[in-house]
Amino acid sequence: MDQPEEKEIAPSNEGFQYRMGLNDNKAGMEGLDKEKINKIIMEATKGSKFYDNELKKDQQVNQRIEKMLQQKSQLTSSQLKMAQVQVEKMTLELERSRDLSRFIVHVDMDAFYAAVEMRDNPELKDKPMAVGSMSMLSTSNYVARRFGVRAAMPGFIAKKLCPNLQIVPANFDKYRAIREIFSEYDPNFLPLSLDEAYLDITDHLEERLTRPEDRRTFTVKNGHAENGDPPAEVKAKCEPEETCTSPVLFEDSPTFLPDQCHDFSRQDLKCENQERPQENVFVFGTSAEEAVREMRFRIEQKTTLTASAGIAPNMMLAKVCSDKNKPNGQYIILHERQAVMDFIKDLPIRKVPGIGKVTEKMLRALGITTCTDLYQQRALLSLLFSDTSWHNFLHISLGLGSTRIERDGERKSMSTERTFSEISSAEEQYELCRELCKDLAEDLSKEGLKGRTVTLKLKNVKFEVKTRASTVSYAVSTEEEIFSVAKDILKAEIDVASPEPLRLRLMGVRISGFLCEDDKKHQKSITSFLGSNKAVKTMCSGTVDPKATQNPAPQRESFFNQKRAARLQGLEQGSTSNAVTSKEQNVAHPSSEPQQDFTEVDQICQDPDFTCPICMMKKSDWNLEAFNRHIDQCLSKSPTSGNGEILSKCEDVFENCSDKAKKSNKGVGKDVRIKNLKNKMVTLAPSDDMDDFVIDNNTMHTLHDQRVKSDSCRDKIICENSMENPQVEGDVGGNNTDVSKPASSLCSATCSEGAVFICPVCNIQQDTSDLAVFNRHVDVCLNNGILEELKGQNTNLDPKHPVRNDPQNGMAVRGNAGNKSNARSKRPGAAQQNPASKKAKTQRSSLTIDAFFK
DNA sequence: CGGATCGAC
DNA sequence: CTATGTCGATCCG
Repeated sequence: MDQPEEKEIAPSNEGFQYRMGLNDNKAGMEGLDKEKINKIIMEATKGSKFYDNELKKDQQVNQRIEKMLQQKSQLTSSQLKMAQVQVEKMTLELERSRDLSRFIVHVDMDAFYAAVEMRDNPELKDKPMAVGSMSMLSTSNYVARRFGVRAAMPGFIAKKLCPNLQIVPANFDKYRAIREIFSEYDPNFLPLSLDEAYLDITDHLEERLTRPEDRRTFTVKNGHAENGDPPAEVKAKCEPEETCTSPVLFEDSPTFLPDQCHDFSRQDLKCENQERPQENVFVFGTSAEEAVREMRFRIEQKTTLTASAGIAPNMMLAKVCSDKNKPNGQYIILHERQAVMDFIKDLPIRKVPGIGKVTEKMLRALGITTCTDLYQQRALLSLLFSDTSWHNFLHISLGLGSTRIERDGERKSMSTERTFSEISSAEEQYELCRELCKDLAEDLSKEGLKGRTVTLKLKNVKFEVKTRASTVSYAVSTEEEIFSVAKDILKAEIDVASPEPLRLRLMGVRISGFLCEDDKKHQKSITSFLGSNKAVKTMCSGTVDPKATQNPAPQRESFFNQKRAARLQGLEQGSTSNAVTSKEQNVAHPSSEPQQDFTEVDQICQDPDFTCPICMMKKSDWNLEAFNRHIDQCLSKSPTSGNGEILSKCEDVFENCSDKAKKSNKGVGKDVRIKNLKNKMVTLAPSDDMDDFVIDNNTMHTLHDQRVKSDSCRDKIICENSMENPQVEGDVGGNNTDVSKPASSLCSATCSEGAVFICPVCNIQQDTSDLAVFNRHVDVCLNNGILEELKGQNTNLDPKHPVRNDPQNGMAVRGNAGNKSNARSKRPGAAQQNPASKKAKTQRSSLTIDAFFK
């Protein structure tokens, strides 16, 4: 591509996060026109490191495009023809499965943060203002937007565009409260962020038809709507609040000023049916539009803030619609195919959620800008893009999207990152890293997650981003554990760069590779098995394993792993696997095996909890055996004992679970785009969980596993000899002798202080501070054979990791490191979620292992 | 699996 | 005076 230096006044300032899109400045209004805005931005930007990096990224995109075009030029007409056939077939199928029956609403508060701040500080009301800092703005009000001031723009540039701009800091806690509002309108609403949500009002509409007029009537009084006779359930929830005289939104909000109230006779709020403005009484009809109007009206009454909404048969369309008449408007796509098609026809693809800057540019290179183009070029696209991508395109071009609102499945990763002014001392960097790990550990604990892959993200002062990951053999979750992995990665990077220091402007830590359901149950039963978790902290944390620091190979290898591997292979395990180090080693050391041991270690980490996950019953006098038996009963539909009531309750719940699981499966397999709508909400502030305590499929699988467990575990082993004689012997690995110094004193201090050595097997605190001695003790405990049986079981039971649900993978492990596995799309069908497939999986797994050790 | 990239807010 | 964020998911090798 021609990438001449004439970045001259970047006519289209692509490459920047803030786009000019919406600033069509009306004549007569204060503000700037596009050209001026662009010019100012360029002046402020040009020559900065940031800009250089943007240019670089832009060029990379251009290269991708070039590559794609070249690929395109090599396509034969027969290829295209075949593609056309295939694509048409799929089009037909999709068309057949089109579902127009739902009423999906996307609600989006207008300039939310800014609106809140303006409401709470009237002085800001008519001035250009933005929420954020000199470094970055979260959003701006509509006055400021006329100057080109937009979200994701640094404040100092915004100031150049609009010298009078008031920048106020964000109060995320305040904004958070708004969520309660949404919940009043749909108990199952799906929040997307603090100010956005999806609702499925289909059921509501049905009920609404039978609703008498007075229950759709709202009066304005003192700035608040009052419903003459709200429906019982609504009443219960909102009545108390609606009757109070100050905004319910923020307990801490300043006094409410009546004059801040919006004018209710404003354009959009006119009700089609009966409107009696003179009395400030509004009667809303029974249609979807009226229902949504009512909802927005009530939101405004309650918060003094306006919202926009889109109504459509699916989530994708609803989202696009909500933007259409923003601010303070709504738009509906009728539930007819033709209406959808008309809407889609000229829709610029960039408006579609999931199509971002890059995709837009790539498609534009193919002459595609609207959904119609997308449709016409679908055969070509199927040849140039990945399956998931072009499937997505096809959906879009047909106006299809998710028709059910569901929280998506378990999250796949969790991370935290921070930007700061340059930090180049290694010491500070380690400190920072630790802090991040701490934050992350806190977040993880809120969701009770543990993961096996830790990723460190670094951005240097040139804005170059680098990520480095390391996968360890067992799941980690505590600050110590995460840090012990992260610091090694960091050290490696520092070492590589030395003698130059890393000049960082951002650091982040991410954890992924969460235990899947299978693992978790696994975990649980063992937890119960061992009956104690005290040792965990010690065992799992890097504390015990400082050797990992710099000897690349054995990083997280523990004696558990080594022992186990040795046992299975009948020979001592010399080398170990470590992703950071060498891929070859991974090949030579398939992880199928060792991981299980670590899984066990993990399990130790969990609290034994004898609360039945099905009926939630808990008995203090349960031992594991009784507990397992109970679970068995709860799960099996043929109650063999005791409490009939409980059992039937269990069954009910279980039914729900399977249903949920089915749905979820469908969602994943069918519509990738659901993923994009992932519920992320909480970004900055912690807490604010809105767990509505449903049993998700996650839980369900846990249940299944537990049952399997209890089937196959020997209960007696479980409880016996948990207090066995520790003897010292065995070797804990020469590795330990090589305890390298942590990269910084800071690190060293944290790593070695205050470890308490409690044996996870016998649960006795060891009177030693010598790691090697302690390790030997544990080894002995293990060798007592206590775990031997269990391990045997686990080997068979554990269906997971390296083989996942891919039968061929077992082979791949042997011959072929690459493990291509076409991992691309999950498209898994139901396989891994279906309990029935468990057996098959299991067998595959052990076969693979057997094969490997041949 | 690891790394880079994308998209959303 | 400086000064361009944070998160999760997915793609690609």
